[in-house]
Amino acid sequence: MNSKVNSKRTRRGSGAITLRDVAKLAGVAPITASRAVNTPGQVSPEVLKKVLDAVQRTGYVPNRMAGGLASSRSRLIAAIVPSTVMSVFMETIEALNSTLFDAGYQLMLGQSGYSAAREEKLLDAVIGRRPDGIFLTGVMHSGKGRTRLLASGIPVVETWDLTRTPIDMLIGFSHLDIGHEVAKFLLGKGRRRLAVIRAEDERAGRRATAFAETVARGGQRDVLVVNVGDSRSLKSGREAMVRLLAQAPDTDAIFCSSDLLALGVMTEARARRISIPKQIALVGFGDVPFLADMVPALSTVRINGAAIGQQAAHFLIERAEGRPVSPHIVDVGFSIVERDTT
Amino acid sequence: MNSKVNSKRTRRGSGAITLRDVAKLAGVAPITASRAVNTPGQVSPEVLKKVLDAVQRTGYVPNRMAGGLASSRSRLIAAIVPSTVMSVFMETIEALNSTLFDAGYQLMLGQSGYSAAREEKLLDAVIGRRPDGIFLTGVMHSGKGRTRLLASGIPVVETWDLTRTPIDMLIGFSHLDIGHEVAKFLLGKGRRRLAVIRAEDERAGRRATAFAETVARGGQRDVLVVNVGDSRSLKSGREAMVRLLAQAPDTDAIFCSSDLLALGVMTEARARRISIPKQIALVGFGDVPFLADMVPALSTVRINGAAIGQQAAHFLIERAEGRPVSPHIVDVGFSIVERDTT
DNA sequence: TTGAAAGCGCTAACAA
DNA sequence: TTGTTAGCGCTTTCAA
Repeated sequence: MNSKVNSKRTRRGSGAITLRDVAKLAGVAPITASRAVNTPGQVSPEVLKKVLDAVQRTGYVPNRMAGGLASSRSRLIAAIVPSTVMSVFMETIEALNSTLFDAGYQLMLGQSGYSAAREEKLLDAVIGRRPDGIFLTGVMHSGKGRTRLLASGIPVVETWDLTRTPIDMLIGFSHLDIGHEVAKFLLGKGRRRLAVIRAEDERAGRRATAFAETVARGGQRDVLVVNVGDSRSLKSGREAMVRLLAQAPDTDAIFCSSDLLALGVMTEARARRISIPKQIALVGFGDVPFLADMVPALSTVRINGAAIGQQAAHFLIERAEGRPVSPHIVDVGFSIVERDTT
Repeated sequence: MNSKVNSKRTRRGSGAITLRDVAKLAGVAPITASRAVNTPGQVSPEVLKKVLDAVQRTGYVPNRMAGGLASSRSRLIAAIVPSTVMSVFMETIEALNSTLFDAGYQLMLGQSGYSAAREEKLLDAVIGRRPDGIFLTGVMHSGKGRTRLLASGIPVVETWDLTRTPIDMLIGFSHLDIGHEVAKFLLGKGRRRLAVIRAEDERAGRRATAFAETVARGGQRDVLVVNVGDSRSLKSGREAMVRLLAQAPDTDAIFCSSDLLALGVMTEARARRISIPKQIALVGFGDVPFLADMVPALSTVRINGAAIGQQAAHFLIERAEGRPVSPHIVDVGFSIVERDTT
């Protein structure tokens, strides 16, 4: 009677079918079963059949956590967005997710909620999962965040903006150029008393600044800038329009930092019987799909969000498979879509 | 010279800081460092300080894949949605995600893309990650899917619908009741020639059927049902309205299967100078936030999507921590929000 | 309160 | 082509 035998430590796992079970049933070594499942070309047809049979019979689903730990490749990509509801970024996320999925990757989604503290917590949580790549909406401004990301060694792609100092890869467009171009566009239409309605968003701020800069060289007066909190609310747009008209009733063109804000402006204008575009021309931002079919249809700045997502997925996959990516900065540009409101 | 020494197999991990490194630096055993990080109460103040110091100095971020493998708890929750762009489910997902995050869980997001084949692949991919819970939008009808989910042993919550045979937990509301109630509501307003515009969606179909049933007992004629493909497109609504008016120009009330479709109806009505609600009353579904502030404001069926997400998170967390959940079926109900279009 | 041993389920490295 | 061995980084179990 050996007490050691009786005191054997036992530990039950999840109780699920493992590769060992499959291998035993197929009469091969675990590693052979692994190869049959993952790289069928490396295994003889008979063995392949035996293993696949065993997989079928047992209902085996590989444990990717274990696989990831062993291979240091989680096949997980993390994406961080400010919000998911009525967000312009969702087209990008959808394209990203579906391209990744087809390549065998899963997406982890984190919401930073426009809060720096939360973003930092989120970053640690994300890095702890050891994803093979991290997708960021916008560029990471926080020094702490940059350091942490750099230290993690995980491939990162920043998006929806341009910077000279990306952490790693970058896919975006110039918000300054947008401001300039929209201003030129409206000046070209003969508008001289221009205004901006913008959300509390650093990128929207840059578009507004550039807009004002160009107008200063061709307008009749300075650009009136009205600030609002939430870019995803029609109501904010209505309220901003009320304030704007109180301050500058002769305004003849407005550039909004989102399509939804522009829709609010249209709503308020209609209530006051102000004609758009006759009295006031209106340009939005984002090209929310459904607004193209409204009457009047909104003129807006179109960003190819899906292209950003797809490109980001490709970059991240390349890097995850150990291939370098070059060039690693892509400017996808933008276009001004002219419809009825200008 | 022992050749065994020279032929030692080496395998490099990710190269990141591990708990061992931290423990060594702090002069304690790895398990002690683990306790200091995860259950600080179990460790003496001095040891705690030494370990936390080492964590700071090294920038250690725990590897949750390894932890998950060892403890059979991934602290990962998977959510499956049909789509993320302009989807009514995103409020639910946002609430789910943020409640989960505060409890230390991460969300994996999968898009089924309204395709059964993709959903099945997705299910396997998801189960392979060994999440501590799975969130489903809608109930799982596919027998294969149900079997796989059941076999996995992972807690599941189905949402946005009711059924007598849930896989596990369920948080939803009755689409039949909605159809009945909206019909009653419109009949109560004196409308007698009613119509439905509905997307190709099984749940929308059930609402339409119930609607027609109730109208059959109080209307002047059968409900005209117009089918459209995409519930997230204003354009579909406009086109449906055109067809509807061609077939039944005397229609005096329309129930749409989404707010966006209703917006399309409003757009087309305006173009034709049909007065809403004077000539035609209009009810949407979903209560997309911004439509409350349009003019005229859309009457609609409101679902508390955020409540569903939060409740689902709580259920899933309870089960992940090994506590039973009871009752495990919750009907969150709905409300008809009357605004200008009725 | 602390630690040693064992092992979660898989794959990299090497050998046959 | 197949198998052996070791170990990914952590936590459970047991013992002190």
